[in-house]
This record gives sequence, C-alpha cells and structure tokens, in this order.
Amino acid sequence: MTIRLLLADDQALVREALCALLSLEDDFEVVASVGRGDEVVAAAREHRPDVALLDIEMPGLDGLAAAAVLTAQVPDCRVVMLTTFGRAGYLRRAMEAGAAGFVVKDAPADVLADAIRRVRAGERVVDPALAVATLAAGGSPLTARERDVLITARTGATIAEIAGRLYLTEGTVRNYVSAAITKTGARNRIEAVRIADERGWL
Amino acid sequence: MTIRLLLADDQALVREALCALLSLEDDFEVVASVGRGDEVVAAAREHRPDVALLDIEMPGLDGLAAAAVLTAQVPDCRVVMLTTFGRAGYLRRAMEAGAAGFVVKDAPADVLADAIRRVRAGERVVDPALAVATLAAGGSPLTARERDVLITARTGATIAEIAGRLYLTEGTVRNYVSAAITKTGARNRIEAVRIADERGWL
DNA sequence: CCGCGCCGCTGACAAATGTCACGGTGGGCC
DNA sequence: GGCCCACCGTGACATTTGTCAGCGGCGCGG
Repeated sequence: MTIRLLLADDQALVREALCALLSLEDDFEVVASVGRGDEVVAAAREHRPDVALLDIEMPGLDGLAAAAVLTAQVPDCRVVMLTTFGRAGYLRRAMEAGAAGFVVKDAPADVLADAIRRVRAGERVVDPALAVATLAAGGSPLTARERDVLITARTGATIAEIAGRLYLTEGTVRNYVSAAITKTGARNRIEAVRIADERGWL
Repeated sequence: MTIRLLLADDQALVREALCALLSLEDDFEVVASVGRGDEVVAAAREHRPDVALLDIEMPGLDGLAAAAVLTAQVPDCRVVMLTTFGRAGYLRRAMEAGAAGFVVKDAPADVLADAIRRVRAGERVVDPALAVATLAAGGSPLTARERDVLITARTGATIAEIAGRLYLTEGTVRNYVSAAITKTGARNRIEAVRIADERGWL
C-alpha cells in the first residue's frame, strides 16, 4: 500500500531534500531520483514508480516533454508537475502533456503529500487559484509564426538574424514582431518577449 | 555541541524539504525558518542560530542584503548563502556582504552539511570551481549609472522612459546603453541586459 | 597642480526597429 | 462558386535606437 515515487529535479540539493521530506511519510517510498529530463523514462521503466514528480526546468528534456513521453510509454505511472513559479501557461501545457497534478514550490509540504495521494487514487489535482488564473488568462493569442519570432528574439537576436534563421524577409519579421507587441500590449520587443514568456505563450 | 540553524528561502516546499534533510543529521537542529528576507534578522535575534542558510532570491529583502544586515547586527551568527545557480557575480557580492560560505543548489547534500560544519568551526567555504570562475570573470566593468540604466531597461522600458525615471536626457541614456552594449559584447539592449544579468552585474 | 576616469549633456548621423497599407493563399460556410 | 476570415508575406515609411565626437564639471591619487 506504499506509494512508490520517482523524483526529477536538476538541483541535486533540492532533489535530496525532497527525498528526505517525502520519506518522512509512512506511505511514501522514493524508488528513483534523476537530475535530467531524458533520464526519466528509463528510470521509470526500471523502478516502476506509482507517481513521478517532475520539475519543469531540467537539462536534456524539459519536464513537460518528459511528462508527455512518460504518460505515453509508462501509462501506469501518473505524473505530478512540480515547478518553481506558478506560470499560468505551464499549467495548460502540463495538462496537455498528460500530467495529473500540478503543484508549485511555494506550497507547503502537506499540499504536496496530499496531491500525491490523491493523484495516486486517480484524481486530478491543481491549485484552485492557479486554475482560475489559467482560465482567466485564456489561450495564447499568438499565431505560430509570431511565436517562432518571439522565441528567436528571446535569445537577443536582431531582426536580421531572426529573418535569417527563419528564412523570412526582414520586413516580414518586423510585421510579426509588431503584431506580437500589439497583442501583448507591450511597447517593445523586449517587453513583448517578457510578457509572452511570463504567460507561458512561448 | 549541536549546531543551531536558521533557514531562509521563499519557496515553502524547498524550505521544509531542507529542514527535513538537515534534521537527519544528528548534530543539526533547525531552530527557525522564514520565507522573507526582511524576517531574517528578527528571527535570528529571537532564536540565536549558529549558522543562517540564506537563499538569494527572496521577497522583502534579498539574501545579499539580509546577509549584510545579519552579520552587522548578529555577529555570532555566521552566514552561508545557498542559491539556485552558480552566478559568478553573486559570489563576490556575497563575500562582500560578510557571508562565510557559498553553496549552490546543484551540489549534493553532504557538501552542504560539510560546509555548515566548517563554517561553524570558523572556516570560509566556497566551491573551488565557483571561486575559479569568479576570479576568471573578474568584477563588473559597468559603472554605477550604466547599471542603473540596464536595470531599468530590463523591465522593458524604452529609452525615453528610462530617461524619465532616472531624470536624465535621452541622449545620455543612449550613451550609457551604448557603453553597456560594448562592454558586454552584445548586439542589442536585449542581449546586453541578458548577459549582464547572467553574470550577476545587475 | 595635473592627469585621469566617471558623470551628465549635446548634436548629428547611420542603422535597427516599429507601423502601415497592401496582395496572396487556403479553409470554412452559405 | 462566392464570401469571409485568418494567416503569411512584402515593401515603403516614420520612429527609435545605437554610435561617435566633443563639451564642462567633479573627485581622487600621483
């Protein structure tokens, strides 16, 4: 009746600390612990956890992608996303990736323990405040091309470089940037990138 | 002979997890735990910890500022900075703020435990690789004004807005931005902000 | 005292960026 | 088919930004 857990977080200290914390609960057993997204599936296959706790920011493969692969290939293992900041956009994408739960690191420990038990029991668990924020924010208003352009712009590239990488004319790129600026209500490329990023639209 | 600890981290889950982890060690006792930088000093006064573990990113007062106040007002309490990413610039500023130790969250748990014991014994503890990186990176080449301008630019402000907020002429702001771009080797305001931020220069 | 570096400012110029009006395409719908 | 709409793409144009040269002032160390 113990719940077998897999932990994935790129920060070793946090990973080990979570392991210590969760091991305090009688019904939890941490059976695997990895630091990279691309190690998740192999570890899950080998140790057969009931629930996988995945951070979003990880090297190799991000937590959302890892969740998608995991739910497809190891369907017995349920997924709880655990992330640093309550980014509204991530919640939506986590659900699309097949996650059954979404907990922010700001939450107290018993919320996490409770979420794990309920997910294990077949429920879907999301912080209600976060769910409301996501619904209020709605989906991304950006078109596919606009997103491509903003993602490239985020690295600090100039219009010319973006055009080069995306095989577009500079004028076209400027158009997309302009549209994105309008849609985000920003005054800059800089601000547009920041806003879109914060809302999980990238 | 037990070492009394104070924990400060804005993420409740991480804080509680670290508490669980450190409590596993026989010679550690967590006597206080706070989620805001501006609660650190009061908690230290009340509970008299031997060592304070401070995260850098915290609301209210950041970990560096909290460290400075703490070492000045509660000199018996030694400070270990604990931060998410090995930002080279932060190490330097942490040392200037009076911290005795600097541990990154990527490190395994025994490194942290070891660091706490050695700091308690009067040593200064820094990850050697991080120390080398800091020395190699050198200090910030930015002047105070250039930093102000970049910090304001980070929010997505236009040149005109930066000028307004800092009570400067647009031309002057442009000059500082230009200087910053040159010094960081960037091609943009965007990239300059990103680079300076990554190096802990802001 | 003198030189040096940082600050604040100006003005002018080149380059990058943002905005606009416009055309083409393809999918859904009457 | 004809209409509408959203998206993609382009070029022309105005604005913003980045670069450069140079001004005076202040504080600091030789």
